Amino acid sequence: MGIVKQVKPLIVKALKDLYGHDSQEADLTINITKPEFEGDYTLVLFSFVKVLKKSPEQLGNEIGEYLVGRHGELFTAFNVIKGFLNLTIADAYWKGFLQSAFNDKNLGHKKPLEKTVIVEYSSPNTNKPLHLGHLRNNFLGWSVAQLLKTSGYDVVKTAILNDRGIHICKSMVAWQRFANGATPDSTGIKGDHFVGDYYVMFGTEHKKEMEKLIADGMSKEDAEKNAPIMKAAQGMLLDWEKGDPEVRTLWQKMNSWVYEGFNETYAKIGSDFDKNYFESETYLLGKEFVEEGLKKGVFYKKEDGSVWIDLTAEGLDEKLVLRKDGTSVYITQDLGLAEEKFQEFHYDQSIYVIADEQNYHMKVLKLILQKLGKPYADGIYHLSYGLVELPSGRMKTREGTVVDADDLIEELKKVAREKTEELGKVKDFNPGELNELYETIALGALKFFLLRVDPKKKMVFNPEDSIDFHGFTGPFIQFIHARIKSILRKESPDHIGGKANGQLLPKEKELIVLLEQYSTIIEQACQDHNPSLVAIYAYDVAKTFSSFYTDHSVLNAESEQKKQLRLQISALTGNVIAGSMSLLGIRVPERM
RNA sequence: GGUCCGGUAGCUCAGUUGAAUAGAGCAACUGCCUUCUAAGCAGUAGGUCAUUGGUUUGAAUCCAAUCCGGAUCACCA
Repeated sequence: MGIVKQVKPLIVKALKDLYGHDSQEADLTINITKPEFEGDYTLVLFSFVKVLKKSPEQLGNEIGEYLVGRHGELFTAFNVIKGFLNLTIADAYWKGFLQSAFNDKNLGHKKPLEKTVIVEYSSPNTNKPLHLGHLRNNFLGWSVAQLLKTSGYDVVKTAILNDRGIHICKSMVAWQRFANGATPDSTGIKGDHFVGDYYVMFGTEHKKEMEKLIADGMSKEDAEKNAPIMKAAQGMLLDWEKGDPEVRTLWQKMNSWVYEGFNETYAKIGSDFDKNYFESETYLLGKEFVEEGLKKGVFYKKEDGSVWIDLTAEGLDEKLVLRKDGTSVYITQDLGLAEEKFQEFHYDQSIYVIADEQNYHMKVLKLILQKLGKPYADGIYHLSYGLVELPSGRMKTREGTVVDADDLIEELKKVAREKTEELGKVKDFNPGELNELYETIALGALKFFLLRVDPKKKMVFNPEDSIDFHGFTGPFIQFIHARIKSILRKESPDHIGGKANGQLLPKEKELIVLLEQYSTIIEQACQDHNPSLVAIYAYDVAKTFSSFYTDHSVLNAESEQKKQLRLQISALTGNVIAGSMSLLGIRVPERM
């Protein structure tokens, strides 16, 4: 339990004992004490001034006296400045924490809660390779799942593969026309890129045909629909829906190429799923909801046969749930999939990692399920994240500004290699070890870059900044980890753990205070579904250690006791960094 | 037009359940490698927290209005 959580009830009791005042822990504002003042944690007094009719100085002094007097083992000193009561926590507490934590392999992990959470993420279309936007989605989903697991939830990671529809038909038509039977094997092109190339070819050809039609006097809109290649794609979609064997075979073949490519990329970035759903298998789901909704009077039918829900009372619009031809729309499928997932996993919470473009859609989904009285409706949570933009604005397929995931990772690996060779610190590594290191650094840089920003906010990806390995980056944190390991390697493990007496120096204490917050940070990040809190924290820890160990030698400490203390601090820092980074899906090297 | 989200240093971002003099990194400038790895450390400089008004002992944070940017409101997914 964090120190702040221990302190709060004591202050609540102090207010009761001293003034007969009833308060809640939530009423207390306790912050870390600013470095320019003496103390570790600070109670803000202003809110009690009016109720208790005392000056802040008087309040601070009385509460401070009470705490130091009654709980001297925890509080050793206090001071009051303006409306702030600065409390000094006993060195014994910090050292006790250090002693119990530095070798704890389970630090930050919680006991099982016996609650199931589904995290759906990634969810790509199967007509082109993964890009930078997918990476943010994947890293976020994976990390949130990891945070939930650590916090004691049973987590099921799922993806929905959008494997049917006009987009894949476009790639298929283009392949028929232009490929001459070429395959990923025959060309040596990775499967998802291979299929994506035909998607691009479709676009190029489509544009050509449109221009011709427009030159012949057709309007742009009509030309778009009437271009022969577009008609072919639409025809193919109909054939697919009819189950035409030839189309289905081609469809299966091209999708299998894509999956092969995806799997390679997923393996590289460490994304994994417990269960894949395929849109081709779920797109007909949800129709029973239409009947149910009509019966319950939640939906209504228009004279043309289409079915709607009126959400105007909720400040939204009227929303179609079934077309007049009886086919279902996107939202209908999602209703069905939510039900399907519930039947299979009986989840307490179902998290959807989807970009904020779909805020409205997700709001509607949850609302409809609530109106239908589904028991799992309240557990639906949209983890909405902002798009990744380039300095020039949004990535656009048509303008060729999409940053490809595989290319980006390769580029980062190259930079990692160049930088590593330049520094020449791991000349004794064999080629396999080197490759692993480059991958660790490259992915560390990329994941950290994408996860350090609050998911809700859209972010800008500047290729030059993002390739930086200095400062607030993954590689910096990895470097500090390697440094710590290097120090610890020079001392045999059973020589760490001796008594660490003596007064804590400011930088020693600063680090321990920070390390002590680890569990609290994880809790917060899990609750907020926000890995950036962990990323910022990991950096803070690394930076603080960096400053600490340049000032104070660990192995050549002033005394054996100091050496023990610092070895323990180093071990704990290493564990906390490794633990934090693993929550982000980032590996940390022993050397770099 | 309705709804929602955002605007903090030149750039990228923290800080937004109200609290002390608004913080990092990058870029710029100064120092520091014979001592645990310089992917580092220490420091300098850089701010009308979009604007205006309000609430409050106290506002980047809450409220209102305005300006700017984005998303969304399809018988698309």
